[in-house]
Amino acid sequence: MEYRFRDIEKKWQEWWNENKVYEVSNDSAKPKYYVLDMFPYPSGAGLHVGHPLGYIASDIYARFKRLKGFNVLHPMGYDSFGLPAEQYAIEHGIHPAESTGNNINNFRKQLDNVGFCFDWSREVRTSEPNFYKWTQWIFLQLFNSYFCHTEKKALPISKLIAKYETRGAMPKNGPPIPGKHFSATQWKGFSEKEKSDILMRRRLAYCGYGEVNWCEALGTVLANDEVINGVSERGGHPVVKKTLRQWYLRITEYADRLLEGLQKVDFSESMKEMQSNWIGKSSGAEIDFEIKKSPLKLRVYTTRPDTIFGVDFMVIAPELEMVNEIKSKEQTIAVDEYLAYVKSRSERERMAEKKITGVFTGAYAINPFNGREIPIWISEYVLAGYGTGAIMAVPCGDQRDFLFAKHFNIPITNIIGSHYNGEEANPTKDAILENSDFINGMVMKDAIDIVIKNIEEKGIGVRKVNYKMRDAAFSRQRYWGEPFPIVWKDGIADPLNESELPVLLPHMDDLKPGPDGEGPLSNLTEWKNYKSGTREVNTMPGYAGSSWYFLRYMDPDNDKQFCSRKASDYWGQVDLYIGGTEHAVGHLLYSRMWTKFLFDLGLIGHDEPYKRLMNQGMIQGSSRFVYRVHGSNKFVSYGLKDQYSTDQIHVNVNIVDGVELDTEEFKKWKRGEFDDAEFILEDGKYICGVEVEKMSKSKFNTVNPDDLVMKYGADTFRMYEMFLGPVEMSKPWDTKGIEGVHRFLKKLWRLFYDELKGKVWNEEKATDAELKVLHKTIKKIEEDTERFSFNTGVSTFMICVNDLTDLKCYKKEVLEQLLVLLAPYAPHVSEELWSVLGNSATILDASFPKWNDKYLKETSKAYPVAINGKTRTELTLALDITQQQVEEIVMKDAIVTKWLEGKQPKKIIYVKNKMINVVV
RNA sequence: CCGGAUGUGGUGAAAUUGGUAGACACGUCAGACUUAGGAUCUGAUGCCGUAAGGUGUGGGGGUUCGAGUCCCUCCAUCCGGACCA
Repeated sequence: MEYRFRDIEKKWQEWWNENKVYEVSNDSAKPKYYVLDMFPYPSGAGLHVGHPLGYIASDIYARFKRLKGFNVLHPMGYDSFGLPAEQYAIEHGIHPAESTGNNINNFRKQLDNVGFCFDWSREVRTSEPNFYKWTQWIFLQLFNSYFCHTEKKALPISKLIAKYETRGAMPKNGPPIPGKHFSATQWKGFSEKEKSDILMRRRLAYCGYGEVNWCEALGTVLANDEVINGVSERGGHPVVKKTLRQWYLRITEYADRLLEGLQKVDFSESMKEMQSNWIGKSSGAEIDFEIKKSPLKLRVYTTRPDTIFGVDFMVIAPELEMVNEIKSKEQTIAVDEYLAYVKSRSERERMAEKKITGVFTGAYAINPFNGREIPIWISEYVLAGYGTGAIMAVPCGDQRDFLFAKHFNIPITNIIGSHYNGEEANPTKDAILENSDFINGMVMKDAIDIVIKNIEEKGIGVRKVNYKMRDAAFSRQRYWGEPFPIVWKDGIADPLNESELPVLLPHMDDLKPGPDGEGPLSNLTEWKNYKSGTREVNTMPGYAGSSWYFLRYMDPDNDKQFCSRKASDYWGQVDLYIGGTEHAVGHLLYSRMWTKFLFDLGLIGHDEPYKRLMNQGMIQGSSRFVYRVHGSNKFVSYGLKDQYSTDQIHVNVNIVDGVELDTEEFKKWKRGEFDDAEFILEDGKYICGVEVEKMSKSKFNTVNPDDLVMKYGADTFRMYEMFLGPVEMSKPWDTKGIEGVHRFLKKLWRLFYDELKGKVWNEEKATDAELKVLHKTIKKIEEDTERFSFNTGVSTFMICVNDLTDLKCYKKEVLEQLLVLLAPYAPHVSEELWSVLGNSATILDASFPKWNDKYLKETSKAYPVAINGKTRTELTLALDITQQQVEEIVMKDAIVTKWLEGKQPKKIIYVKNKMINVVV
């Protein structure tokens, strides 16, 4: 009987399905464990071999934990709202709901092929009304909440209103600023619109005007993390700044807690680094400078107040309005010309070519400590959106300031003595200050605090923390997303009641944009007019649903709540989250914020969503090329291509064996085009060129898992993906080698059945040698699986099966336990053989065997001795030997005595690998 | 430029606290059984050398009886952020 993997896999997948073996209960005496994959966006391209890598890893771990006695939640779903489906609809005329549905069916079929243990009864789709009802509901909670700075948490907006009604909003000290501060009486006198505008300034989901990343080609705004080098992440279209009315999430209020939270989660260093860079916390001071002959003050932000005496000029961002008020008569023309120039430059140009540009305004700021007059310049290298949009330039300490000073011949003051060489700036904090008045002789880092205290006392500045992170743009001018549960009346955003949810996404056939950059929904007049107002016509961005989906899996059918407190208390944090690094600053930050917010409202009991995060590496494609001679249908082999003038053409990797092209298949490929191709061979072969690239259909380097599953079976495919190397590592795909894993499974099969003899497994008692092999394997597999070293895990199985084959061990006692170990890695074949051995219940509920030390101990063995690490001999020592016994045996040994030539050894080191080192 | 990660055979890679480097697999070579084999099995396989032996984890230096592993320094590759004051 041979290993008929196709029949076996089909049989067990059906059986598991019928018997609902993967359904998990929220009620169990077992401890819980939550294993989560980043749910996929169901694209039309289907899965390639890179996608299931993380899923297989999590599947193995989930099954392993189940065998270990945990109640394991391992769900899957689809992030089914988003831009590409809509783009596809516009280009091909297929409604997003339809194409998304098709894609999901296709994904599901492909996933099922691999034999995952997902509990599909808990599947979520972000585009389903019973899901997005709760996305809208959470949005309303965000809208109806504000961030309290004293309690450092979100509170209901009603508390803020109550505060305004009793105490107003007055400054802690100093006079109230009109437009910002008001008394309770004033509050009561405000119109509804005024009140609404004031509250909007504190809501966690708010509507405001702001510079947004506008992508003309996509017809929508993008969040900062969706823009890469001035072009859109999806599609690579140019992105420009544009002022629009937008919804935002006030994620900046959570900046500190998002940063602190990183300390208590198990993420990789680089992941934490990426997130904290994105948040970009810096601390320093804001300092006011008087402006000569002007009532205005110039406020700058600096992280280095200690360099205050090294300030040689000021630079303000061209966008700041004060530019026009401070420019001198003489400089007016120059300034206006410069402003026009800046306006003409796109964001992209500014990013791409970093020219040193700027102009003197003619105005001077006064150094508050020594009265020095400092020229004020404007330059595009200072960003209006960060800090105060103005800086104090210290050319001896900051390279950009230095280059600017050199370019415009501004004299440079040196405050750091020999640390500054005149060639480049030195940003050290360890120099001793010179030319610095009252802080002369101090170490720079100590001076920072002293200067801040000083300016605070003088009332000319404050200590200040800044973040690079901006509030997240939360609206899109698109169709295929969650509608907002908001109705506008007289300029006031009115939230809908819970009973009015979900706001269903109305069906539309024509998805052309509405007027004035609004989304397609704007064209639906009937839908838009609602309750004597108009609905918000933007939709939520792709990350809305994914910010909380992991909670919905816990309680997917609840129609009263997004997730009951009982369910979220039971499952708690995601114990293990697996996904790619590409979500480092988007999804991962947003979902962390939503979790903290829901925690603040007491709706869940934990404030970090993920306990441990694993990043799977990207599987790249290994592309193959053929070289066509110009103007002909001749193809020249790689080694000879330099003798001709050729075009490099991607060729389907599936018709190339290693680097050798199957020329007959090539002729058939792309019917018509290469039918009469001729080949110039080397050594009778056509050799292809090789390059590692991103896996993509257009490069013909994708490998479809379905083909491999068809050819070798799901178990082989699963194990091979793991065998490739560590899960976290990126690597190019190479199908060569899958045979080795397949051979292993066939070898395993032969421990049960022989092709000629039939059944070979028996119920004889296992010998110590056989048990030793088994227990070594149990121990190793447990360790490998626990520390996510699935590649060595696969190797461990191979070694075990090789050993058992050598021992001719066909004993049930041994094989049965081996199958349980193997079940997470190769579930189908394990299940089959498990039943062959006469077990009725599924192997899924077996329990992971325990290894016994007794079988791992060596009885006696020869151990090497090294003298001064040079020469070696072997001694036979018993196990559990004491240091003294070792020394005695070593000293009695003839060879050792001969080496020592009568000298006494300084020390005898007996180490754990049983090696003995004698030092003379 | 800054930050993070990674450098080990022809290839993918092991080596958990410093302890016989290269497990396991691919590939290659030789052999067995075969009408045949791109099936199966057995053996060999880091490099130099017929051999004894030497040498070897990106380069250089250090700590140690002992370093792939720890420290310093340089180089290369990959990823991320880059005018953030």
